[in-house]
Amino acid sequence: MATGRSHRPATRSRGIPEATVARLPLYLRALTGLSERSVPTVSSEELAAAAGVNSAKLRKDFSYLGSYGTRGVGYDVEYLVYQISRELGLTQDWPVVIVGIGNLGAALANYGGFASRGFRVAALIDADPAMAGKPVAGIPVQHSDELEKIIEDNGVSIGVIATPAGAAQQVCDRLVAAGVTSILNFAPTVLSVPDGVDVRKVDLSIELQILAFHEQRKAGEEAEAAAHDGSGPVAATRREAAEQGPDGDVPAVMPA
Amino acid sequence: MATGRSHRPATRSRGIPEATVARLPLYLRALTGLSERSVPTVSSEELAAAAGVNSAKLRKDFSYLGSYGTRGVGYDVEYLVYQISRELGLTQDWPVVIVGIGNLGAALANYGGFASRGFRVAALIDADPAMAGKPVAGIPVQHSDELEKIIEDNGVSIGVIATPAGAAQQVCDRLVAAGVTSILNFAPTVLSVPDGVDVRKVDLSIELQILAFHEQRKAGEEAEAAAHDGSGPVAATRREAAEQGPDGDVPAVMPA
DNA sequence: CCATCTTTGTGCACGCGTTCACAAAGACAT
DNA sequence: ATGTCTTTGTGAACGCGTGCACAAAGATGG
Repeated sequence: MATGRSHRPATRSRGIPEATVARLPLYLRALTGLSERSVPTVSSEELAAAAGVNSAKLRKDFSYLGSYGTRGVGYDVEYLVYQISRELGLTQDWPVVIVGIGNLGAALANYGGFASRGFRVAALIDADPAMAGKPVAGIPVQHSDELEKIIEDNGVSIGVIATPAGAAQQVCDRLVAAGVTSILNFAPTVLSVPDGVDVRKVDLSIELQILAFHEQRKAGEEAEAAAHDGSGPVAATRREAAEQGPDGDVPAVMPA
Repeated sequence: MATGRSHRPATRSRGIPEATVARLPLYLRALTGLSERSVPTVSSEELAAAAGVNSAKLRKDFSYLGSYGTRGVGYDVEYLVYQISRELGLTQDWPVVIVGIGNLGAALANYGGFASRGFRVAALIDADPAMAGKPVAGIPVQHSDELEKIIEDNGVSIGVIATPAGAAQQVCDRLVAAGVTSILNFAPTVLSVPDGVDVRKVDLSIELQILAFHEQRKAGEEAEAAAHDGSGPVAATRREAAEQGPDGDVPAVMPA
């Protein structure tokens, strides 16, 4: 019944803050790197640097999982890898379906990062009959008609939507009806899902727009600075975004 | 000098909270949809529903941009589209380069959401000489050797990294040295960039791991409930993730 | 012109997340 | 065994973001 509740499942899960959960994969990746180089222990300072976060934050994050460090020494890499993996549920196997095998869907199917961490692509599904049977990343694409059967047969609880925006909600509804309770959505749409279903979205266009905002801001400040400096610090042809006074309330002429 | 400072440029930009900036693209998308259906005005309530957020939050967000609504009526759709576009810097043209034309890079090149919002793919760059000249999404791939020249000639300030993890930092360094000040990183690595450069990262594997965490939590709760209920509410074969007591401090046997 | 009704804009309180700073804990050398 | 040194784990303060609830503003009808 809840409409468009994107990530952040509101309730703090088992005492572990959502923000911490979001960082655990980051730590895990850094730790895996250390593990491969056979580093036995790390300090919070070192690991924090490798993961790109504050060391105090990292220690507090780990404190939610338990006391897994040794004072004066640091954390045992292998042990921590195991603990975080277990906490994230990566010690079990998660079958995943990808719906919508266009460019993006194919890229996802080929993405190595899945298999390496407990995720297994159980099926690729597309609405185009011409795609059916065609192998992508070594897996034959199946037609949408089979969606429900595939989900149930494989016990799939995580679905990835990589369809065009128009089809996303419909696909989402079918996935949920068939038993999927976690969805990763790449389509640029707000999905409505019932309570108890988690949705996370990845929107390339939105990320770029956020960057553009900051980029514009930088260009504006720089233009201001250059106004009484003379030498522009950055390359040749960059537009200056001149209009718009320093304060927000421009008398902008742009009627209805 | 700053290491791995991912998004959140710390300083609140021009008084607009970062959280608000991140939602503006969402509003813009919803508004664009309304605009195409020639809807003249929307209330905060309606628009909030379409964007999947709280209406109070939406109103507060808009209040940072100025007073663009009319009490008793709502917001003028076209006017708001313009204001948000301007605020995000989408009224100007942003040339973008994509580095690393594998599956993902190709998918990005083909992604329609870019062109529609002021972004223009200025060049596709790959390190593989065999790719050079090969057209992807109608644009010929260029070799990495040309990177600096391309950036400077086109005044590119936004770069997208879709290379393997191993190459990402090196590519990043070259982009920054050539004048790029905003980077969208798809490689699963923490990038180090100097101050003044913004990095946003998109990590498919991390999103899935976060979902897995919540999925595991749900399975655990459900198992607990089913323990004295008898009828599992969800489909047939789902693993139960039984071990692990209700409290965090498991005496787990997994030594160093 | 006045009353009513709708919807915005925002003051305020609350909760989450971050960061600082330090005491407690353990390793290690002597 | 004792002291020193390193590093963890956490109490406490702070700041940001969210959501409630309401007053102000304007439209609309009589």
